[in-house]
Amino acid sequence: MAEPKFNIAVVERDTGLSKDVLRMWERRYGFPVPERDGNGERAYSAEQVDRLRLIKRLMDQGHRPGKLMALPGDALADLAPRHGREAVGQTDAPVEPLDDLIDAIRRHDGAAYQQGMQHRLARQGLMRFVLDTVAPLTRRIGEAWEDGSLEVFEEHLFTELTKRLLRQAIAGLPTGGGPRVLLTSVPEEPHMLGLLMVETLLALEGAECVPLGTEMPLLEIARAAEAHQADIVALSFSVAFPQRHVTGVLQQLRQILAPRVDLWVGGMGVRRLAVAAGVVPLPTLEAALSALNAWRAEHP
Amino acid sequence: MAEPKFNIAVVERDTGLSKDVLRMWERRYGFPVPERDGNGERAYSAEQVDRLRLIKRLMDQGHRPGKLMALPGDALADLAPRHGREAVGQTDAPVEPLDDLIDAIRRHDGAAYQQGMQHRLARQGLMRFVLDTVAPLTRRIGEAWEDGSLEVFEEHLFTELTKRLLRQAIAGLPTGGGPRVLLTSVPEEPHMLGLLMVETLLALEGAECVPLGTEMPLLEIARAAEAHQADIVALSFSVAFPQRHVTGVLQQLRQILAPRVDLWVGGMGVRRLAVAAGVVPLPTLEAALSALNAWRAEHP
DNA sequence: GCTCCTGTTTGTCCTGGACAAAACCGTTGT
DNA sequence: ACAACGGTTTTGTCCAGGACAAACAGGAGC
Repeated sequence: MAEPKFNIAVVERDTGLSKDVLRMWERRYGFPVPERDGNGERAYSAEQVDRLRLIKRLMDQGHRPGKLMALPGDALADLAPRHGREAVGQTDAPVEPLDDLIDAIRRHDGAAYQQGMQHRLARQGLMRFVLDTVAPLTRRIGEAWEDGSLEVFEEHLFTELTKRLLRQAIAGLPTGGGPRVLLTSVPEEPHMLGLLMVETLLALEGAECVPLGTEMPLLEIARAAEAHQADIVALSFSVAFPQRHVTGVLQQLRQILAPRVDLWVGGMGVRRLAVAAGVVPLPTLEAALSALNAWRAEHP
Repeated sequence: MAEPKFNIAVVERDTGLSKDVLRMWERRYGFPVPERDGNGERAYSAEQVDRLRLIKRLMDQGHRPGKLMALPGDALADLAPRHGREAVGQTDAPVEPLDDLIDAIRRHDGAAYQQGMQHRLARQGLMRFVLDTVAPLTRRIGEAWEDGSLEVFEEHLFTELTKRLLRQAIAGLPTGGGPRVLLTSVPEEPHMLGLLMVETLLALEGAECVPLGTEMPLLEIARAAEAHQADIVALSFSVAFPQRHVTGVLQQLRQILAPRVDLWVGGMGVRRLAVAAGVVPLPTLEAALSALNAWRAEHP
């Protein structure tokens, strides 16, 4: 049986590398050079797709394609950074408090993960749970993802289960009267966890949150802010969002958004962002709480 | 101040029309013809983007681009189908049971919507709630979306709030031992509601559901099925998913998936699908329950 | 009515060229 | 030593125009 082949559109979807980039790499670096099907169209092998995904991951960590392509076959895997386990104890038991949760994910044991999280939530209370468990855990998962020690579907399972937990927690909160905050993300940014964490904190502090899900076209964000009479629009950018696009997107949104509406921007994707005019950066979750207090001080 | 302009990449993101299509339409039909910026690159106006979104919507309903482009400026809006309110009563009160919920969404009153849904859930029980409230409501929202009477952000709000409700309901269920079902969708298919409805029903019947979120690369779906020892992989395709791609995707997935794993496929996007070998179609939610029973009969 | 066939429509892929923005790097000045 | 600066290389994205297969529409024949 012939091996399965993937055409360029499928590879674009599965790797996140645009058709233009795939063709350009082939032209420039000589990789990947796919076979051609009967119509002369590119037909990538599963192996090539896997390698492209690895390259994409390394690039997201700052490596440059020109260097990566020059490397021989198996040298790539060694480039992944090594985060975890700085100090490995003498015991097999979890040395760090979050390890039990990560282990549950690695074992694909959703039930154990949920149970562990529920336990923590009950013990810590919602605010500390978000700040001390969900946020660091998300970071750890992100690191594991970066160094390739976590499969895509393991990360998906983590994300899905964690989203459920947070949404459930939010549902139990009373809806206050503070500023009305519209939470969403821009197209091409599907990550929801950061938004949910912020929403939890803001809702806990009595703000009125309007969750609009992810990937709202910019024009729609402006319309929604109008329709909901929002005081604040809060966006989240993950590390995966191409840095070079953030500024442009924000400028454009600021331009079409009513001036009276605050624009808050957080997430790992904007950590070291040159602050544009009229945009409030939220480098950490705590900053969101400060920003809320500041807003309230200015709007008595 | 100059009007905001959008480059071709932004338009692709916001409309879902590929760069190739945008350029081809310009070549063939003479619309849209954007201005050019200083570098000779296309710069679309907000007006053009809106019109493109309208055209995209009409095409998803079966209209053909050649015809649409030939129409003059404002004739397009009249093409939208008119679903709702076949028999308008003499009263202003909701004539159909679901109207109060839809009205709440239209008023952007999330709290009222959630309250109404909770009420129904309590009264109907989870299974009937899914079958008699969530499913028809989703359909009604879809129709409103098609005929353009619902804004994008209104649909997003509905989706987000409904997802929360269902996830909350699922969380309360005991996790049974029946077949292990892996629920997800393929890349380019971000819609989650259908999956959640199926998951609710299957979980109610005691199946062990593994929710992996949306947009899993095909190779990863196969890996996840392996790692989780899944008996069944269930996919969902919305109407928005291009029909002509469904068959190819399913063939490819079937090819890389272990033969012992069932492949179930549901959603509005596969309503009239020529059934491929080794793929179980689920044209309705009820069919999912039947399929579960059939599976159990075959695996004593 | 139905099926089969043919011409048209439509989306996607191809090549190869151009260029701007970002990243890098060596130099100079403090 | 280090910071600022300017030139060079790298990299992604855009463009034009050509080709073609798959989907569709519509008519001829049964």
